[in-house]
Amino acid sequence: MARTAYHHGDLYQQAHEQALAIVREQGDSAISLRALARQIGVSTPALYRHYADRESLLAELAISGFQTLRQHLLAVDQQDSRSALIGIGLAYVAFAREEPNLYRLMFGGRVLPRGAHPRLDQAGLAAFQVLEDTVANGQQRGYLKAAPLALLTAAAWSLVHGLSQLTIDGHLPGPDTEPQLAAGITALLLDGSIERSSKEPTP
Amino acid sequence: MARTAYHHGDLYQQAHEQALAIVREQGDSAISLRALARQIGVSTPALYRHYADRESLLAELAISGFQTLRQHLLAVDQQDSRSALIGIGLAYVAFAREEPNLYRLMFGGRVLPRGAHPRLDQAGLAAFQVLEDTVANGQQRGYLKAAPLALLTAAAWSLVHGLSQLTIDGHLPGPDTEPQLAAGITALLLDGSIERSSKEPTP
DNA sequence: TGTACATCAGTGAACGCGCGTTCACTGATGTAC
DNA sequence: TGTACATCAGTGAACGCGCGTTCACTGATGTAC
Repeated sequence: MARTAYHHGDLYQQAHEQALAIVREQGDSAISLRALARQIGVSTPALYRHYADRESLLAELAISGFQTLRQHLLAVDQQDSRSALIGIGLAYVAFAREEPNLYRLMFGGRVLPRGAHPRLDQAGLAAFQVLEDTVANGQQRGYLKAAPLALLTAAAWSLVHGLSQLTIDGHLPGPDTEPQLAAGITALLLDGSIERSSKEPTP
Repeated sequence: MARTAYHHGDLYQQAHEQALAIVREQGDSAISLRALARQIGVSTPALYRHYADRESLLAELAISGFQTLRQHLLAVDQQDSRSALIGIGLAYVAFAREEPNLYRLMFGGRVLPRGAHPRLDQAGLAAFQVLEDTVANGQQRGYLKAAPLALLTAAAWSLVHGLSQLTIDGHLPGPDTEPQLAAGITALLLDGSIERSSKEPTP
């Protein structure tokens, strides 16, 4: 409405939001600065006032994605170690299912390589940190094994990340069985997969 | 040498190999039919004699990737359940590390969506089948828990897939600690992560 | 063995497209005196 | 309060690019009689 051609002062925000919407719906490869500017109703070069280039824009989207993910993970109740760990797993996978295209951008690897965007790396670490803290907590309380923290954390992260990827790429059963699956799998990592009921395994 | 302009009969193979080399070095987004044809020394439309379109070419590459992965998994010694499972995990992650770009193409999700290329889906399933068989084996021998096969398999697959992704995207420590990491993580899934201090906890 | 003919695997040219980015610029805003 | 001026955030035009795909075609090969 009150949008003046010049200095509407909101272009950064607006570009961010529009771009996010496009990524959500069509994935990061659908982002084009020209189309984006067209959609907003501004000339293409105007975007360069706010973003160094296309990749920087994508990096910003990924950053906000990591921030959201982090918030979701922080919201998990930490009272009980076991349910905290399972809760983290569920929250993580739920995020991926809600935002598959954003998730792919965040962890795509090719599009936004590590090291190119320091703030992005940092945002990723901050989200990861929540998981690591939860694991460390579980160790301190004596719930988790005294294995190296890095090992336990890597295991937990690999599990939820792999499950997320497989889920959003449709490699796993139906979306219906999903929630139980995530909980069941996380529980497996905690309890182990081998039969420990008897002394000697049945042949 | 003996390559005649017309009917050199090898164009399918040659295109496949060249394209594979490009994907290996620069990732799937670097594949362009024009550039590919130029590199081979043939006109672009000639490629359309052998591949319906760009995506079909990529699908073929992914298919051969899955076949290779399957071979690697089949090569794992199945004598002992525990070491078979750990071996599968190691082989899987090793493949991803050797062929990061091909791996990304195979599991990218966006580029080659499930359902679009039946032979690709089939090749993926065939590779997955080896993992599932190994798990089923472990259950039959009484080594693994009697949990639903789908659950155990999904857990194992998620773990190795996640670890692979995180590794090739540089989210995990150094590449040096890698092999032990994969073995350690797989072992965690088998043995569990919680402290079973019931009798004698080791601090 | 020779020849007519169908088929196959290439070719060159063109269609139509959109892209990222840079340039020299202009209109709007904020600030110091 | 009014004005000169610096700064900021836009603009239009252009550079230079490569792409996927289709078309009507031609040269090479294989096959039946």
